[in-house]
Formats: sequence, C-alpha cells, structure tokens
Amino acid sequence: MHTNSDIETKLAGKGIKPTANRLLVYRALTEASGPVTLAMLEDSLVTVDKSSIFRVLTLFLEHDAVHAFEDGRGVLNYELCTTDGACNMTDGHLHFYCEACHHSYCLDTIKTPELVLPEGFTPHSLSFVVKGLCPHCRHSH
Amino acid sequence: MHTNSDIETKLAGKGIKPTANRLLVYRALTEASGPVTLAMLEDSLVTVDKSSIFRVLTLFLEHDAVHAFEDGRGVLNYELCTTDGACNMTDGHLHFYCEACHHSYCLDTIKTPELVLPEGFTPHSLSFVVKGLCPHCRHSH
DNA sequence: TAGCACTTTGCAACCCGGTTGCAAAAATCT
DNA sequence: AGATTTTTGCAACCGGGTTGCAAAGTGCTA
Ligand SMILES: [Mn+2]
Ligand SMILES: [Mn+2]
Ligand SMILES: [Zn+2]
Ligand SMILES: [Zn+2]
Repeated sequence: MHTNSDIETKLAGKGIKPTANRLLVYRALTEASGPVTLAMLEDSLVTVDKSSIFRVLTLFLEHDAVHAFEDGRGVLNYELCTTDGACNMTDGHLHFYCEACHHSYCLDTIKTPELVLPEGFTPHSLSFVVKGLCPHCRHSH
Repeated sequence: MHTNSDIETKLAGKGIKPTANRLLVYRALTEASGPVTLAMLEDSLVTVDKSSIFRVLTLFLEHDAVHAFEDGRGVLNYELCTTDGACNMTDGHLHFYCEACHHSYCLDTIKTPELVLPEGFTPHSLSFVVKGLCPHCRHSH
C-alpha cells in the first residue's frame, strides 16, 4: 500500500528525518484500523524497544504527525493526523472507547461543537471521549 | 459548615454506611475548591492510608456519591455529585485542566450538546476535558 | 458481658503505563 | 579515517492505581 519512500516523503513533509524505526512505527500506524496504544505497538513491532517506540511517538507528536488522547483507562492512544497543518486537537473531534473490547475509535466525522468557556479560561486542546459499547461488542453481547 | 451528622445523612441517602474514614473523605471533598486527586486527598488526610482513601472513593463512585474523570495526564479527579439521582456522567458536563497549575475545574454550568454517534455505538459515559490555562495562571504568566 | 461473624482499615507489596540515564551502535560531518 | 552528533536498546525507575492479608473495629447473639 504505502511504499517506504511514500512514508519518507510524508515524514519529510513534517520535518522528521526518516530512520528505520520511524518508518516502522509510521507504517504500523497506517496499517492500524484505529487508534493504537504503546503496548499494541510493542506487540506488533517486536524488533523495536518500547523506549524507542515511545521516543518516536513523542517526536511525531511534537511534529504534528500524530495526535493522542486518553482512552478512559488513563492509557494514551495514538493515531496519524489526517489534516496537513498543525494538529493539536483543537479541531476537537470525538473518540470512542469500548469498555468490552478495550478498543478505541476515532470518530472524526463528528466535530465537537464550539464551546464557550467561562471568562478567563484559555483552551489549548480538547479531549472528548465517549465510553460505552462499540457496534461489534454490542451485538456479541 | 457541614456538621458530621449532615454528612451522615447525605451518605445514608446514597446507601453508604458512615464510617470514620468515609466522613473524613466526604468532608475533604466538600471543602475542596474543585475536583481532587487521590494524591491530594493523601496529603490532606494524613491519618488515612492511601488504600483506604482509594476504597472509599471507589465505594462513593459505585453509589453515585462522586463522579470522576481523567484530567489529561492520566490522573483521576474526583468530586461530589451535585445531582441527587444517578450521576454516571451521562449528563456530560465539561472539565478543564490547567497545564500550568495542574488543577482541574468542574465547569458544570456548561452542558455539552447532544451528540449523535454513528449507528451501533452505545454510550455509557462521557468525558469532555479541555486543557489549557486557567484564569489564575493566565494572568500570572 | 463474652463470644462470634462481618466489616473496615493499614500495611506492604504489586502492577502497569510511561519515562529516563547511559553506553553502544549508527549516521553525519570534516 | 577520525571526530562529532544522533539514534537506539537496555535496564532501571517513577507514580498512580490496586490487591492480599492480617489486625482492629463493629455489631449482634446467646
Ligand atoms: Mn482521532
Ligand atoms: Mn464535574
Ligand atoms: Zn468493542
Ligand atoms: Zn492554573
């Protein structure tokens, strides 16, 4: 699907030097069906150390190549940013965490409405997570 | 402000037997200016063990005496429920986490509008957190 | 009131996700 | 090549949360 040079140009566009590990992590993110956790990446990238994955993800965050959110258990979930510009979550789309299968969904079709904060509160980023049952688990239950 | 028997009747109303520790934790929650973490309660309740505080909070959660949310660092924040009935966060009010002073605010005056989830997703609870600067830190910065 | 069952509590240990110091390996520069 | 910088793996650490277990407390019964 994505050749390595595809990914290299994507990374270059974000100002990220493409190393072997960065290509692997980026590829894993593209192939994931949804948001993934550090633990999930550890499982799928057995050749790469946890700390290296963590550092790659941190770098990706700093360069707006991925965005992250807490899934409701206090676990960070990462996924590639689809927008080209800065992606600091201020666009505010929704995430869904399934309490049965413990998977997260990026509901980026649902934009969170504009919120008017009380005087003095300055927002930097938004994190809107709905917890419940995903369509899959709802039926198998 | 709140006598011990005030608190005892509040707890009784939620079906919670009032023990010494439960009164202490409940009082600490009433006296807090906003949502508090387990660590904060540990600091203010030096006579009570961390695990005991944790178990009291878990009990309170089960009886809808408090609600909890992740503040964006993966840390749980607790606060008393104001509503009398079940408080499973389905009302969906907003919380604000200040990245400078690391304090959370319960913006329960701001109700988030009804969200229409994609077909098949069944919501149980909502967690809407805005991160940024609180009025205090915005000025002192 | 003594005996007994049940509940609550403190302590210590554990779990797990995340994070860091450090030295080896790899890439880049002169 | 040799020096310098960056990346990586490893091991250890951190902090919030959680649990097993035995001691202490509570309440009831005889
Ligand atoms: Mn997303
Ligand atoms: Mn609240
Ligand atoms: Zn599911
Ligand atoms: Zn602040």
